[in-house]
Amino acid sequence: MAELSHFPFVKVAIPSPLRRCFDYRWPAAFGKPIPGTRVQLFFGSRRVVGIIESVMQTSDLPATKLKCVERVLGEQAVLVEPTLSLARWTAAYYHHSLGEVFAMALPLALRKGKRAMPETPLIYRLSITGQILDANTLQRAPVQRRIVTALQQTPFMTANALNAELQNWRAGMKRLIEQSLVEVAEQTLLPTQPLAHSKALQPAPLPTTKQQHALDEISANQNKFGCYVLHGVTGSGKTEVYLRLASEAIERGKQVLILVPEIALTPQLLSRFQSRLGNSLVSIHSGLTDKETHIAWWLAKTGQVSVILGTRSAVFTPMLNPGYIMIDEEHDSSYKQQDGCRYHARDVAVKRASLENIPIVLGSATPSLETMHNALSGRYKLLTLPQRAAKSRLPDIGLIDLSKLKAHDGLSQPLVAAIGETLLRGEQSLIFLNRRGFAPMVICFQCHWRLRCTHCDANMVLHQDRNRVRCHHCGADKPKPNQCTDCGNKELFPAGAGTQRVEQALKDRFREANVVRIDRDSTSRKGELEKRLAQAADGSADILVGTQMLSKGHHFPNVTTVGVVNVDQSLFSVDFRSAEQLYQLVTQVAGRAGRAQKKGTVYIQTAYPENECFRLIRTQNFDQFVQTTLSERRQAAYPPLSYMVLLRASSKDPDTAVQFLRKARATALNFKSNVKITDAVDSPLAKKSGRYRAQLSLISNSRKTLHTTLDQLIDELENDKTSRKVRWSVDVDPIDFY
DNA sequence: AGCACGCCGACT
DNA sequence: GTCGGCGTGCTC
Repeated sequence: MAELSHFPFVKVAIPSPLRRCFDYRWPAAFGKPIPGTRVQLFFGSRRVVGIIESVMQTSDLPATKLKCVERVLGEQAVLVEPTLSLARWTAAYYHHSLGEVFAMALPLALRKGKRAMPETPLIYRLSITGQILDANTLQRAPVQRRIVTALQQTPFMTANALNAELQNWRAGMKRLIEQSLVEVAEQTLLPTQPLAHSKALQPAPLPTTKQQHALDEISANQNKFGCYVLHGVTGSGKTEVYLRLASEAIERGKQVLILVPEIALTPQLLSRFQSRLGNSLVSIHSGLTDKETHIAWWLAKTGQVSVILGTRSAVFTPMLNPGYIMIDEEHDSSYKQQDGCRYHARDVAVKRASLENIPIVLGSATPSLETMHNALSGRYKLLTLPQRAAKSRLPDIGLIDLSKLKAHDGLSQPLVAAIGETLLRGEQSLIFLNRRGFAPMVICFQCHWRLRCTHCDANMVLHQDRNRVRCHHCGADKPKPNQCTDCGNKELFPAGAGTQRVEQALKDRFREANVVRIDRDSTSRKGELEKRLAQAADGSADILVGTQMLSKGHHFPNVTTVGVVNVDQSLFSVDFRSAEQLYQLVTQVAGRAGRAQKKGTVYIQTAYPENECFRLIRTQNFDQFVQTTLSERRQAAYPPLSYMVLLRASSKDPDTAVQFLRKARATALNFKSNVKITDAVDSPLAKKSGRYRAQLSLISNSRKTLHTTLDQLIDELENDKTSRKVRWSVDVDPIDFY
């Protein structure tokens, strides 16, 4: 039997939302097909790059119906185990198209068919003979002399660099190359610097006993899968554990993948890791150019770089010699992708660690209840770091009762007084409120009409500085109207307070103080965030006002007073996780205060001070919070004590989406599986960007049952004719209900 | 999702 | 008479 006829067919994953692969004929002349290899082929009328998923002896379709693979791209598979299996698992678990997940795991350049090794500019450098050459001997060849002189100053130069210094250098360069005085090479992709040879490495501080215990526990199990929850408040030294684990792995010739929340991957973080771990480090995030992503991917895949520091999408970056995976702030919601394949990078990372057979560390001051549940049930190993120094104590958390006291411009009198006292002590205050703009509503004095967005079920937010109103959901933006559209009254007043209003009020109240606002609006200009954070850190900012951006990661040692201004809507949210999120938020914000020798105070303004939620927050007893909340979740059969999938749909007209989901529900109920399916209802923010949104959830005690039911349901929905008029998506383990 | 094919309105 | 609107069917 002829060897070559052994693989006549391949299943190909196509970059399309279709949740299935397509069979193609495999020309015998192409040799043996390998899964994970890119192929060029015609799909319908267009030419696409697909990935071989599997190899088959037969196809369910008649061979005459099958097209041929046109071309194989590259000799080697670009997706290799275990990343290949990881992508397959991700597509199956999140019920997403395999082709799109494969695409997610590859740099754009590769999806477009470029070769796997990134092209880098050629460099020119002096050869051994060139290095000992006396430039004066080239007296009669001035161009060559200038080239040699330039190269004696810089070890190597690209064509671009030479262009900047010299004109018409190419002919002279050609002569030098012919004489073997200069050699041409492809640029080393990165100035890789092995740890031992790095000069400017910061000395590591001595680990505490608890840190050492965590390190010992993990590194003793370095060659097998294990999930370690590193629980420690801000300042307990989680980063030190990551750094030590990383350098231990590097010394063994291994690579580490460290994921951080989107907002935390700053140049400062990068240089902190570099100064301890050396330059053999790449960062991978959405801000990179396609080319930079490609280079970073290649360096990681070929083992040329030791540390991969990245955000969500970096979880798929292949490693030649994986040592550890670490997820910082594992509870952070930016790990969950909110469009396309709605994967959770933490969960994908845990799966990856098991496929790679290496340890994974999940670090947080407030681990998610999912993670705590796994830790308490023994699936994960819990490692707790206590507060580092006895001097820096947990801040006091007090409530300001807004049902008794009025707030002006978002601030109550006791909070203003506390800020004033803090100023007198020469210390900093931080006011946190999760609402940008000046005022969230513009209201007519006479008829109580309020300015609404025409595309969304939302009020327009006043941005006083530009005298415009904006919708924070769809981005609509227009000048502030000067009269009411309903009754024509000219008295429109801004109601409620956003960061800009609080900033303004504080500036008016404390004229001598430097008030610095940190939110998306004030930091959108390049360098502005860094500038403002620097003012916060060096103490030149007296009062900081800001959103989420302020709550994460940054160190403000002189902050002793923190105000949390606007939390009441999360007490009555439809989202069953809102109490958990509030707990996490207050703990994060409290972590900003009283870091050094000074004890801090956190004030929470609320009209509902008796709410049970605050009792747990004020004691800052995380274990108790977890116990209480888990038992609530158990009673309500909510995650993590059940498994949930959200089915979303949207349409241009108000009814189609919800009708589509009602039909989906009826279909799924027919399966008679043991899955609870809620009614299809309008989403909390039903109209957004001109589309009407609806959702329903499927809940089960058995993950397997849930996924089987979902597979069947998706099958039906894909063949549904009405699905053309709706956009629908599946969200496995949803964390966002809006 | 793309992209073709197909059948009905207002324009060079 | 055609350019183009988006309904619907398919993609190995």
